[in-house]
Amino acid sequence: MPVHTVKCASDLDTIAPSHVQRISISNLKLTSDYVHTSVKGEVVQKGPVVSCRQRDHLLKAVIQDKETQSSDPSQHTSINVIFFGTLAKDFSQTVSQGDMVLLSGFTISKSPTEQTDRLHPGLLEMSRNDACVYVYSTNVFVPSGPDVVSSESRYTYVPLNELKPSRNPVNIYGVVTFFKQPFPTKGTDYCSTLKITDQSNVKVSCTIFSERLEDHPKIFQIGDIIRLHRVKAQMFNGSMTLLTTLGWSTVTFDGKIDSPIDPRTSSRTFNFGAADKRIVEGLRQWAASQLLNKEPTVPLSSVQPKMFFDLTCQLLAKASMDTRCMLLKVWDGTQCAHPLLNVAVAPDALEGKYPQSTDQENMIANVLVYDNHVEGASKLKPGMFLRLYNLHAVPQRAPEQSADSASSLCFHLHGGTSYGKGLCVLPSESPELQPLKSSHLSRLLQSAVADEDEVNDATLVEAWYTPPEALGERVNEDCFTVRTCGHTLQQVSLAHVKRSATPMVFHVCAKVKSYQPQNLYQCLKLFCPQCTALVEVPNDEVIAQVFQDAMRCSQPCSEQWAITSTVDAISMHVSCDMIVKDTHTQLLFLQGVTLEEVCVISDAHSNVVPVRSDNGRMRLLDFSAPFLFCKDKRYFGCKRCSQSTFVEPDVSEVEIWDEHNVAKALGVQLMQYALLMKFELVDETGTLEALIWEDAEKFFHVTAADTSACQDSQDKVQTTMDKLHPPGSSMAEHPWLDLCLSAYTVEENGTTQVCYQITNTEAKGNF
DNA sequence: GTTTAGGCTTCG
Repeated sequence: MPVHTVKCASDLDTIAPSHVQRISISNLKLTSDYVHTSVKGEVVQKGPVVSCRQRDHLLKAVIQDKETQSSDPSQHTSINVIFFGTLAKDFSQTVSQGDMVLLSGFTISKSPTEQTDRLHPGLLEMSRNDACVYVYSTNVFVPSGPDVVSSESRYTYVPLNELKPSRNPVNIYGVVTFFKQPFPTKGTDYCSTLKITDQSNVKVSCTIFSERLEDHPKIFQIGDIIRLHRVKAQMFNGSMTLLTTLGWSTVTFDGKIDSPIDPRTSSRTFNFGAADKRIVEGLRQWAASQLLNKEPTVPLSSVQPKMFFDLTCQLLAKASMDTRCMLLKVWDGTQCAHPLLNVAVAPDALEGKYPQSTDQENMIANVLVYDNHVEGASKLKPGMFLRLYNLHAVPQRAPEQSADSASSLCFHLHGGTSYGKGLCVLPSESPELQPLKSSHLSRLLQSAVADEDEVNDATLVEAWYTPPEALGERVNEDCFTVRTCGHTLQQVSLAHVKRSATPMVFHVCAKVKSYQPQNLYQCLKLFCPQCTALVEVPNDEVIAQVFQDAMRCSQPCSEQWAITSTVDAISMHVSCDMIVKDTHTQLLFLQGVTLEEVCVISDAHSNVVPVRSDNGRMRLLDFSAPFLFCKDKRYFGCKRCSQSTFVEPDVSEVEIWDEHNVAKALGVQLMQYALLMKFELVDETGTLEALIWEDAEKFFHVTAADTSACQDSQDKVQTTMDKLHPPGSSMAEHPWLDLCLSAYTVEENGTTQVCYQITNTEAKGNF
């Protein structure tokens, strides 16, 4: 075997025979003879094995010396390598992109691609009999085909080379090599046409029909990864084709190796587990080695006359020219090297604004969108981020320009769908927009510094980062909640929320997967606004015991401020001052009562304060019991913040007694009732635990105090929860919720924790 | 009920 695997990275430094000398890639010279020489580097590109007439098989790779740091661009640390014959096949099977290799037994020749790839001027050829590869694999996972059957997944994925024409639906994964945006058919549906491939290198066409545009795969560029469930394979014109069947579904992913695995789908219920993650990672690695996803869009600065290209841009303004043509004014933050045509439109015909200053010269492209693309373009709103596929850069003159003047570039999106012509909206958090956003921002800042015209440019920067509300919103009539905040935020995924910094407010659309506490009475808490203590509401057993303990001392209490009357073992005290003001029936102090008795008495009286005797002096009960009973409500005092000794109640200036002035008169810190619940939220990108706390009353349309006593309020909370999380139902039946989510950090015991709270959100429904 | 499309520029 000419390819040897080593177990440890340092083995590469010692494994070669002692007569072999190592040289760094940058020191390789075209003129030298490297008989007993080795080079070490990381495999940064790996091509497929290809057949060629003269040499049987060959494989091209690029290795890079990452140990030699050099800021000198003339120091080439990456070099092309070609492996021949069985070495090519062995290398293909054993080595992955990212692995470290040590090569010996090579010859060097002039690289034919030096001008285009700017790599080392030399090319290493691994064809001699003594050619030898040592490899240390750095990959943590084993790249595998999509034929992964896992116990955690209900789905089996068929490699594309194993597809057989059949009526039975299959599931597949693939890398997109060609796609068209969905277009209307002569039938009832829209159609997406794509071509995909996988590690088997077989290319398969896919035809996707759906009358709902949002159900079509969200493919933005070649190299994206697609999963299809329940599609059937059939032969057409001698090639394998996949066709959607009843119950089909799709999920797509960005194909870049390091981008987050963020499933794109309109499906409300879909499976995505660790096995899927591995398949996507495997396909990303493989696609990178095949250079499948190296097809970036062209910035305005690189556009040449007459070329066809894809443009990633932001829509500034649009205008309808006629029924078959729409004008889009767009930019991408770069400046075109050629003059750009400005199509003049009456200001009132234009939707959206765009900067007119000379700073933006040749930064705003005019795109004429024709025929079948007008439908899609008419749904666009200024501020949206777009990708326009297969634009044609047409040199032309404005009507007022004379025939001998230089022509300007206008971009045409011609009618039809050939070559993938079309347009789509990119989500504003799309990783594909990052380079464009940063280039745009830096450009605007530069011009701001140069002209001191900051106001305008700052506004533009803000506009750039604030896409319109309409963008990417899930239109959902069935949503069970409504946001009441005034934020104009774009809806984001839970994965996006988890990736973002705090503090921050987000709008999300998610379902409740589970919630705590399951027993709703447990979500009622007591909260002290003074010391922020949060405690459980004591149960009746605990409270009854406090009353029992208080009755142990039956000695009557005598206080100068009170008049006492006693029936059996129960003493009733009222304030003398209140008798004078004739308000004494509003506040009774009861001694020697059980919990049951105080409940019966307080039913007929507004404020009843249970007291006990402590060697003839009146005392409040332990704060584990309510200090006040009022009709059906019970009020608690904070153990920490209330005065421990009982003083004469200050009854002056109170006409109508409620829990607040009773607490104040007694030196008690009133505890507030509060609702606290934890929702496990879920969307297509993952789960997130969020509290419902500060805005819980608003959310459930109840007051927490009512919930402590009133059955109607308790039922309201229960009914709401049963709608958000129908008992015994599948996730598919759980409603989507529009939520405003606050992310913040909490420091506890020296550790910082990120917390999420549902705020500014109300459950819908007729209460 | 299961059609439609089945890549392949370039009029404006």
